[in-house]
Amino acid sequence: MDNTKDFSMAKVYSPKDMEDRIYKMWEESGAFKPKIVKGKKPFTIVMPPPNITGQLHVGHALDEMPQDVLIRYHRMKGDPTLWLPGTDHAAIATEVKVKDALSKQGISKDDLGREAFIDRVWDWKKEYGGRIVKQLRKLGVSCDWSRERFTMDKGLSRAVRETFVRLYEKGLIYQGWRMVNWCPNCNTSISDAEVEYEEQNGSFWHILYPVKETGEMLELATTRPETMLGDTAVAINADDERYKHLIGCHVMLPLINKEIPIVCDEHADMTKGTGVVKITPAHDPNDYEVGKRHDLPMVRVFTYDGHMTGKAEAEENARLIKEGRATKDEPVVLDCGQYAGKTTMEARKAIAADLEKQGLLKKVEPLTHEVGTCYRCHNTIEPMVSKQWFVKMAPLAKPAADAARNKDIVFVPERFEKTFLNWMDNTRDWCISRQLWWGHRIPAFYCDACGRVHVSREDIDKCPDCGAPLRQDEDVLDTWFSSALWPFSTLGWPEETEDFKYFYPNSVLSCGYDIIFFWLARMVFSGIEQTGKCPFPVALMHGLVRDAQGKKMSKSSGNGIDPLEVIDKYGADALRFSLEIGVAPGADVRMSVEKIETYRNFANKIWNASRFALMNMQDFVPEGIPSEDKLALSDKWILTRFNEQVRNLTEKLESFDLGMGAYSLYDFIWSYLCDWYIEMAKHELNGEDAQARKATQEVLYYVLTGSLKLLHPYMPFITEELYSYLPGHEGMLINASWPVAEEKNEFPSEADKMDAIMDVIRAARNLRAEMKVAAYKKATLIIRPSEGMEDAFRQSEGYLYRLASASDVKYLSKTDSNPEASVSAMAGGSTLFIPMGELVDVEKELVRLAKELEAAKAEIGRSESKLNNTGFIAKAPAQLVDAEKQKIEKNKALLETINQRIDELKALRK
RNA sequence: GGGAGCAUAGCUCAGUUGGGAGAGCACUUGCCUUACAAGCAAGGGGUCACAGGUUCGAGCCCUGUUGUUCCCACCA
Repeated sequence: MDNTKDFSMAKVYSPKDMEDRIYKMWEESGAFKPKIVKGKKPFTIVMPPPNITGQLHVGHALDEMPQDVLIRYHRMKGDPTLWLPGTDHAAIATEVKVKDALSKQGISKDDLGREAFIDRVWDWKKEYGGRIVKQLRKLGVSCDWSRERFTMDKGLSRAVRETFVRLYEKGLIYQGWRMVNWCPNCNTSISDAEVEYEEQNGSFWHILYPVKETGEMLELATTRPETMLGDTAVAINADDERYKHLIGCHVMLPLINKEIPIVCDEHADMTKGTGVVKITPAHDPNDYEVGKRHDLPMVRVFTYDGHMTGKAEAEENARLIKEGRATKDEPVVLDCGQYAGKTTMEARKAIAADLEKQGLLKKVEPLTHEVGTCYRCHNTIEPMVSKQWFVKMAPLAKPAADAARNKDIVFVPERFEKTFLNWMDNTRDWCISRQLWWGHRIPAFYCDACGRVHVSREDIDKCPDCGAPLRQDEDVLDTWFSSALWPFSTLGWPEETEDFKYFYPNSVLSCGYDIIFFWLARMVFSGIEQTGKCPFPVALMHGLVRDAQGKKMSKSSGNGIDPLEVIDKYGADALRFSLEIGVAPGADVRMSVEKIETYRNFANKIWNASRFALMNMQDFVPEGIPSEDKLALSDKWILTRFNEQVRNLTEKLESFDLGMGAYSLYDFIWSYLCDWYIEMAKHELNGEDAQARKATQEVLYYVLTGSLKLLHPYMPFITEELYSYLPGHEGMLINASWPVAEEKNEFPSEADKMDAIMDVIRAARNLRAEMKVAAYKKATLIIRPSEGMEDAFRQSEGYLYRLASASDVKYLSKTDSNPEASVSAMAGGSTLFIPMGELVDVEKELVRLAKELEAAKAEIGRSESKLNNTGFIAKAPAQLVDAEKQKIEKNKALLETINQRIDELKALRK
């Protein structure tokens, strides 16, 4: 029968032709929209929103994978399933991007003014903001695009404002002059979480400050001499014998010859440097604390854009003080005179040079130290005292930490709970104001007439107290303030919408461990505070993508793999599978083209297995698996093993062990289904027995279809495509159901018999290979079946002919032997002889058997020593003890067989 | 300084409550066997970092050591 007639399916799988078409079909068919069933528990994930400035990189792919696998699995299971996508406005990142684009046209932010600039950003967003979501589709993400959200949507902005006002009213948001991390390049404050420390080479400058009262020179060391003009004290430790006599004295600050006190403070560490510390309360976090303890004045010497302050800034500051508009918390601004207008780096050099001229620079030591940098632009952070808005963390962190301790939120893997708690238990107040224009503007309104501040849900322009005009705070909120609300703001909160009531709390939150502090932690405390519920019960963490050398992938180091290129060349399925298979939860993933190639090959394997099945199904109409008596041994075997696979994978998905799930599925499809079952099925499919052929077609159809379904969450495109080729699926999508292990397909004892026969086939192949029998040469197989196996062998002769190159199969009874020139092997209790005529080298065969004999003896020895161990007998589970006893029996029988065989060969030699 | 991870085959990594060490790639040998050479078959290769301990039994649990990576804090 020529099954290939009129059948066309490419010999090689080529994803490029089908992925976009399939994705479009999914989207148009509404496959990704949840089918809401009241009373049925939904499965919900909100997608970590990529920045609108984003370009798809392989990190996104890793981020989406676990989510899509879980979402597709639950959808197939029949849960009302929602995966909600969206994007983040990314305040700093976007503003910087648009600013740069404008500056290429010679336009500055200030030229445009606030409103025009924001319009430009919206224009930019319209043009480029959709790029990332288009690219995400290439990965095959099955999210509900009809519910796509953006952090600056009307609804989400309202949620942000509502949250701000509520927190303010509860006293959990406050405004004040505090030490913050300032990025002079982005010209804004940033939060503690946004500072990255980098090791840099610097210098340790030893400077001499003259003591006014004694005339001696006090030596101190600093890494930032440019801050010295802002010094308002010098600190020593009260217990430091070297300086005890200076308590109560003063030093004259060099260069500006200003008298400042010597104070005693624990911050001065006797073991570090010279034990003397200069105190610059306006520009150093520690000094700020010292300043507060000793009520020292604060002197600011840097502008917000990283230059030394001058006359203009000092005068403006003096005016504010005079008008009573500056508070006590506010630093005084110094006119740095000859240094004014210099950048901090220029000032450092100039100040050092001037000190040296005056003989006050004692020495300069090289030093490497950790310097705080901006996570966006990597410029050095200048600590500055400035007026900002803060979220009071302690009252919010406590319930969030409790949620983790009570397991209201569970981390996968567990260890990240510690990371989370470590942060929650030690967090400092969150600086949420940013000196930017792009973002959610802080809803605080100032009345210059009466001096009051009004925080309001609605925009207001007249002071409710005195009727004078109001001006709104110029700053916007940290972009993470809005993303912290993502699990519920996207569902319509603060409205009690149907979506919010149904899909909140979410089921799982999945993100990289690198944003636990930025995002996950803030969602947890925001969710608890605003909705009274933990936003999700499970936090599934994944790692980072690294290159083949283990380095973090990034554009700047040029080791990045472009997912779009990879998808174009190997297909999204191969990329997806390579990011998931064998990866333990939370572990980093190494990525290489070779790895992707491997899983492209896997896709090709499935493609061809399906092609083979279809070639043999030209005349096939599925009617269900026939009764047991019509099934071949191999059919029963694969059905049984398939059931095991269904149970195994389902369990792995339920426990979020996606990597192991993929691993076992890969093995099942490649080894069990392709290498064994399909090879064996060829016997029935090509045979004369129409009934057997039909039965095998049914089984192959069933198992292949089921395998495609199991694989679908990981490799959605190819499985959808192949599913549609298989008969009976016209107009259907593969996601209609998830396979279940059916008890009627379970044949454990037959499956074991099949395994025993497979052992014999392997043994036959092995003997032939060892004896270097040419592949084309067939040989008689003589089998001495173990107890109860003869029928199984007789039923399976077809497999022996096909898979073990048998020309004939003969049987021996239990007591018979085969003394002719043959090689033998013992497999699964049965013995196999292959007569090889003159080909057999009896001496060589004796050597080989001697080795097997030794192995069997060693096995017996092992088991015996275990059984001789009284502890083992007494304490090990009975079934293990029994198993050892059985092993001894088996190996003793084997030993006997081998000895017998050796004797026969020796007799033959004579 | 505090915390966490990792150390298993040449390479990259799995190893699910402790009960005979696995995969992919690479390597060796033989095969274009009518689905697939992006393939098939057979094979070689590991003192599970080291030292103790618990246990009848440890890659797995405990303690310590070494190496390595990361996070947090500090560094005047």
